[in-house]
Amino acid sequence: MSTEESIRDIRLGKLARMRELGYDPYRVEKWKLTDSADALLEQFEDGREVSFAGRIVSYRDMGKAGFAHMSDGDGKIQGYFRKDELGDDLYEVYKLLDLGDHIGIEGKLFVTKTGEQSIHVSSFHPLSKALHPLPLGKEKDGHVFYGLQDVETKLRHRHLDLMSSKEGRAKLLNRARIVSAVRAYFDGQGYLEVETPVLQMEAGGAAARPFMTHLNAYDVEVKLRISLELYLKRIICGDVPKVYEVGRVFRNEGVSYKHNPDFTLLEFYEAYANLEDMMDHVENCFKYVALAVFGGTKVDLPHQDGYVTVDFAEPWARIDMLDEISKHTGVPREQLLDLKTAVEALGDGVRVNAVTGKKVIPSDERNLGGLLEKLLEVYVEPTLILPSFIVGYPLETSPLAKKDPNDPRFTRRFEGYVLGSEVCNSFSEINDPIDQRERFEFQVGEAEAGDEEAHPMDEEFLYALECGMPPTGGCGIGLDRMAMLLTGSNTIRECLMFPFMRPEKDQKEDEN
RNA sequence: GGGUCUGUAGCUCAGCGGUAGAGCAGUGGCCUUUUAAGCCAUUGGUCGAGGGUUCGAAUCCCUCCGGACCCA
Repeated sequence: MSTEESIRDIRLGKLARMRELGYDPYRVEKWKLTDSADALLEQFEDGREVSFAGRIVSYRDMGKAGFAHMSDGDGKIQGYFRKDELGDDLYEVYKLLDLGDHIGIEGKLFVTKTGEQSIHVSSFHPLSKALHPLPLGKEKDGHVFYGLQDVETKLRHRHLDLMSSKEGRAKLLNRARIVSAVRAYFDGQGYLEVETPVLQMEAGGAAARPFMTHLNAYDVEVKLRISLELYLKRIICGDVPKVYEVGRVFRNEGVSYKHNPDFTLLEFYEAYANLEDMMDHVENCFKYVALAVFGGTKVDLPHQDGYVTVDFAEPWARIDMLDEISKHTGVPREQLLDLKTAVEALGDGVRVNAVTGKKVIPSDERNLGGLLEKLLEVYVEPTLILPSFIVGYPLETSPLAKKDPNDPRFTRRFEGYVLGSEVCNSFSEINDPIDQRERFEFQVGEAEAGDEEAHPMDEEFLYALECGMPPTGGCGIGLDRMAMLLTGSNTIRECLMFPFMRPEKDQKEDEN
C-alpha cells in the first residue's frame, strides 16, 4: 500500500469518528460567512461576533488548545480553539482535523498575545474532509516554503495550483476578469453579444486546419469552427449593426507556448464603420480592461530581462507594412511590390535576422503576399514592443478584407502588436459579393495547389452578401493572448484553467 | 523537428559506483496564546520503464516513456 493510500485510509477513519461524534462534515449544506478573511482583517473590531468558513491551511495543536488558519482562497484568518470552551466531543473533532479540511467557525474577533488578529472560536463544524495530503506550503512573511513546483501536476490537477499558488491563482482569475471586462466594454458601446454555431459544414473565416467530427442525426461529417467571422457577418447582413461574440474556436495544429488546440476568440463587427474605427475600439478596449482589472492604464510587462511599462491611455503607433519591411530589410519599397524583384533583391538562399536568428527563404514563397508576411514576421514583429498597428496587408493572404482603393494589391487590413506578439487582426470587410467570390475562387485554387489552410468556398455566406451587407469594420482579438500579455505570462497554459494535455500513459492504455 | 536540462517518500529536494537520505506532511506521545510552533519517538521508496557494463548501479552506457526551458 502506498503512503498516499494509507493516508487516505487514516483520514477515512477520522471521518468515521467525526460522524460517530455527531459532526458529519458532508451533512452540512450551508455556512454563514460574515465576510471574507481579508475584509474581516481590514475591518477588524475586537469582540465582534463573526461566522467564517474556509480550508485549513495551517494547524497547530498544543494539547488542550490549538491554532489553525482558514483560507477562503484569497485570504486567510487564524482561529483559536480551546478544549475547555468547545467541550470534549468538539475538541476531539478539532484533533481529527487535517490540513486541507474545510470547516465553518463561529466566534469573536480578538488579538493574540503575539499581535495577530484572529477569531476566538466558540463553535465550529467540519464541512469537508481532505482525503489526500495537499501541497499547501508553509508560509512566513509572504515567503512560501514547500509549495507545488511540478508544472505538469499544476496543469493536470489545476485545483491544487489554484489553492496553493498565489501567483498562478492571480493569473487565472485575472484572465477571467479580463474576459469579463472585454464584454463590459462592448456592452457599453451598444454592441449585442451573440452566439453562432460551433459545428459547421465548412470551417471558414481564418487560415487553419479544422477538427472533424460526425453528426449522427444526419450522418454527415462536420467541422468545429476555426473562427467566428462568417456567421457574425451574416448577422450584420440581417441589419443587426453592432455584434460581438466571445467564443471558443478550435484549430487542429501544433501545440506551443502560445497555441492551445482550443482557445477563446473575441470578434466584433460594426456596420458603417471602417478599420480606423476598429483601431479606436482596440485602443479603448485595452485601456478599459487595464483600468478595470489592474486599476490603471499603465501596466508593467515583463520583456527580456526587465520590464516595459506600457500606458494603454496612449494611442498605438500606426505603421505601413511595406515601409516597415523596407526599413528593416534595406530593400527599396518599389522592389517589394513584385515577387520577382523582391526575391532578386533579397538574394538566393536563407535570409537570417541577425538579432533574433529567425529565418526566411524568399525563393520558397509562392506569392508576394506570403513573402511579405514572412518578412514581416522575421524582421518587423520582434521590433514592435510598444503597442502598434501594422497597416496594409497583401491581397493574397487577406481573402476577407476590402482592397485598398489606392493599390488593389493590398487591403484595408491591420494587425495590432504588443511586445512583439500579434494581439488582433482587423479589416474593412468585403461587402462586394463579386469581389468576395473571386477571392474565394483564388483560395480554392490555392487549396488545389496544396495549401491545407486555404479558405473554403462558402455559398451561404456569399448569398447573404448578395442580399446586401453595409460597409462594415470587423476585428478579432485572441483573448488568451491578450490575457498572456496583460498578466505577464510566458505561456498560454498559465492563462488557461485547463490547457490541453497529452493523455497520461495509463489513460491511453485504458482506452486500448 | 533541433538544443539544454530533468524524472529519488504525499510535497520540496540531497545523494552521482559500495547497506536508499533530509526537511515538511503523516502516525504515537507531551504541551491551554501558537504562527515555517516546539520537544521525544516513529511509519513511509520497483530511485520513470526496459536492457547493458560491473564482484556491486539511484549513480556509468544504450533504448524507450514523461516533463521543463530555449530554438524552428
